[in-house]
Amino acid sequence: MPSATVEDYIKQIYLISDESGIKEVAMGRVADALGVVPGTATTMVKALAAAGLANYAPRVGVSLTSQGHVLALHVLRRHRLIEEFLVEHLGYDWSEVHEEAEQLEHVISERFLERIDKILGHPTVDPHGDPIPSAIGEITENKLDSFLQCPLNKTLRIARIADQDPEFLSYIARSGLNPGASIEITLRDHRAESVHLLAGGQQLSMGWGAAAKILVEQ
Amino acid sequence: MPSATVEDYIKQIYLISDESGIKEVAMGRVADALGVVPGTATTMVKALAAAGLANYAPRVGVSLTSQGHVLALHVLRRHRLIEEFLVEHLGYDWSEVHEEAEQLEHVISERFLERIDKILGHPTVDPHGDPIPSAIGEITENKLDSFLQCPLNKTLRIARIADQDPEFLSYIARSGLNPGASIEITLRDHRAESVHLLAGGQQLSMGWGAAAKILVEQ
DNA sequence: GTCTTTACTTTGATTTTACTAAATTATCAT
DNA sequence: ATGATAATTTAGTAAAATCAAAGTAAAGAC
Repeated sequence: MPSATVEDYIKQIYLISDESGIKEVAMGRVADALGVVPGTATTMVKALAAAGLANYAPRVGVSLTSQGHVLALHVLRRHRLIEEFLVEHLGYDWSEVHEEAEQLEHVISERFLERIDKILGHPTVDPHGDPIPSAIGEITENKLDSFLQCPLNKTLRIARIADQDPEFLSYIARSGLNPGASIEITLRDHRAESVHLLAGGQQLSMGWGAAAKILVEQ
Repeated sequence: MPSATVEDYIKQIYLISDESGIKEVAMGRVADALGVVPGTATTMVKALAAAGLANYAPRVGVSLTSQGHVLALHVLRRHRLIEEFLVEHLGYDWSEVHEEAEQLEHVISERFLERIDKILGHPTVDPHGDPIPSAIGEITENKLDSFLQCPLNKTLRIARIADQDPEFLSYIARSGLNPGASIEITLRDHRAESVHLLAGGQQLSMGWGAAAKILVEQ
């Protein structure tokens, strides 16, 4: 059975690849994501390759094998179902569940997982709006526009916050931009690289970095 | 922060000492309880002593320092609250919660712990009838009679099953001897070392080893 | 009281995951 | 192309937790 560390590497490689759309993930990004020095990432990724979970090409990067891909989706399923459970049944705020899930995802049994899945009614997205892979390892990522692409002056629903940083999430939560909230983009200023919007009667603005992480629908 | 392994050693030393009433726990028992070879136990216990969690006397045994004692009760609190939660909120059977709690006890946050404690209404015993230490590290062990000491021909309530072995627990559960069940001891046969009893209209008998692990009250 | 058995400790090696620091390769600007 | 910069790999080391196997001490048998 893969260690918690191995699961973390695989999950992180999957997420980086998925987010960036790049198949071969550079070592530096892996090291950053896991908070280790680059040498450690190289060593571990070689071990992942030896275990059949990843393909490693020196000085190019790492990609997941189909086996690694399956594992990544299993870990993600555990992580996201746990997050949903913490919010729905333990009264956690959606912006504070990540750390707890990060730990729990490596120790819960299949029984625990299937039980909370059932109790939650087989949800398809977690509290951040991230899709939950199915038990058989399928994931449906809806193509969503971010604040940077969506139409102006139209009421939209926040569908997903594509970031796990607690600081950022708590800012988002304080601003009332929870998944599900209704908003309207009033202005995009290309020179200032800022987006202005209306949320819950409040006027807000944010830079492009932040705006790109908030995805909307409808 | 102590590793999961350290927590397991400390917990096990506490439990053995508590159960046997012996202060100095022999290395062999520690090794057995943790499923490691004796040499490993010696090494680890020395490390515990170096960390201020235990007192170690070569060829005599190990005992907990007050610091170790505090840690043991914290771990036990986590373990038992989790067990209670699994039964009350995730529909686990009381006989199958131990393994899951064994893993979860090392990763849940203080927030998680206090949240389930509150949801459960601050329970004082877990599904096996084992007492749950309080948040400040107090534990009240009720002195209970086992099947070997309790009065005969009197209706009694099962208060606690002092064993965590899944095989044994599932036998107990199948026999309807859950904590809370009413029973009556009809005969103790000293030559055969067996106990006969009535539980839910059924006649049962068991050997002294098993009988000693079932504690009753009233 | 010696001898054997049992319990325990020591030693040396291994695995996993990490680090630091030096060496190497690739990239990019000039 | 060349040299500087950035990214990556390699080499050597460490800590935690384990094992196997050899050595030592204590306890009980006769």
